[in-house]
Amino acid sequence: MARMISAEAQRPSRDALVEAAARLFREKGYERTTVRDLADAVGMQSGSLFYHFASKGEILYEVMRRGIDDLTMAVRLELKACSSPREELITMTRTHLRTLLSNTQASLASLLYEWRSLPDEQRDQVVTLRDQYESLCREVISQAMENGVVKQGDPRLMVRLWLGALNWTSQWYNAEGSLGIDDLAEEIVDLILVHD
Amino acid sequence: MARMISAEAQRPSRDALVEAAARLFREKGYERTTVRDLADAVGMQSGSLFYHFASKGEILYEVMRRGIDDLTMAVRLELKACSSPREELITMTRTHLRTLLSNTQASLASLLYEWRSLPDEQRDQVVTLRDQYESLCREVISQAMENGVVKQGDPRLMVRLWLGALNWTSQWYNAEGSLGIDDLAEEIVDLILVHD
DNA sequence: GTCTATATCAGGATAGAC
DNA sequence: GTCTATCCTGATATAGAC
Repeated sequence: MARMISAEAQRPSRDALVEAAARLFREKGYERTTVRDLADAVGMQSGSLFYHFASKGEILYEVMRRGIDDLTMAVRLELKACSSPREELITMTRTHLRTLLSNTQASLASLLYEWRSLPDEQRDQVVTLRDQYESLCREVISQAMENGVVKQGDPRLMVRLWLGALNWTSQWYNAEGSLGIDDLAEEIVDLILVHD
Repeated sequence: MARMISAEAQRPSRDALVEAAARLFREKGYERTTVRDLADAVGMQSGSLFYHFASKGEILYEVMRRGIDDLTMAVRLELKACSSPREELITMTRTHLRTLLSNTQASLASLLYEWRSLPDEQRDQVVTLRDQYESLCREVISQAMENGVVKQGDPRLMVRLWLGALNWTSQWYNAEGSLGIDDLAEEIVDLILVHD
């Protein structure tokens, strides 16, 4: 039981597949990634995928479900160690950016751009998870507003603007550049959230 | 020459095709829209498309090129009538949101999510146009910073956060809701840009 | 649980008549 | 400039052996 990164059951091939899929979906997009690409990435033949997943669409669903799940848990965990509203804002922002921009956790990117490819039922489930995450973040922002750390306004709108600003970083952030993710998080909080 | 909405040459079938494509690409995504879908939407047979465009990819390129072009021109035009930095910020935001969220101008949505489907060369061209648009907006924000209307900070970062916040509205804005686009624009500017 | 082989089909694109 | 007919490739998914 020790040394599990994620809270998933241990099914190595399946897990490797989901991770490879997350990366490939981010690089090429879901539709342009073939089941052969996925199989190649884990050293399998394409037919063998379908022992683990009933369809390609199910792989996408699993990628998204894990992505949002891991993010939510990571943020919840990190928030526990915070002792001020501003620290909460920075921590939350940093965790979101790290998860979104890290190469090992590419799942979130699919979430942003590929949701139209999900069947209705699974899309609804993902939307529910996404809404729960948004609520968690909104709570933190609401608290910070009550403490005068964030400018007064509609927290429902504020959290969406903040999320949009963060998610858009996937379009322009350059890991080779001089700006580190943690510094970026702090700058973002100071620029658009904190009220001085 | 009178009554041209856009500055394009008049090729009715071609134009109708681009407009239908913009809408379908937004609804279903580029890869999931077939050339038969496109043909149906304008009452043609699929073979006839290829008289107007060499490939499906060229239609996507044209959708994007027009989208960013029209947006840039619209913003430039509207800015001329402004008489204060804050008014410029609101006008720019309003024009961006209107263009992004209007049903008749669906082109921008493709720009956000489908750029991976473009061939390299055309992607470069679109990126250039997008950078020009970003520069235009950055100028306005820089000016507003110099005037103390926007909080001091890196305008390059600020414009990207602002763009992200705006573009993300396409994921949640509901035209049937009580919040109009113009009111939304004003709220956004006051929440994340204006420094009071 | 993975392999090989293959069924099946959808979608982009072309040819040639009108 | 549009239609009909069709080619052809590539992709998902299945069957059955090992």
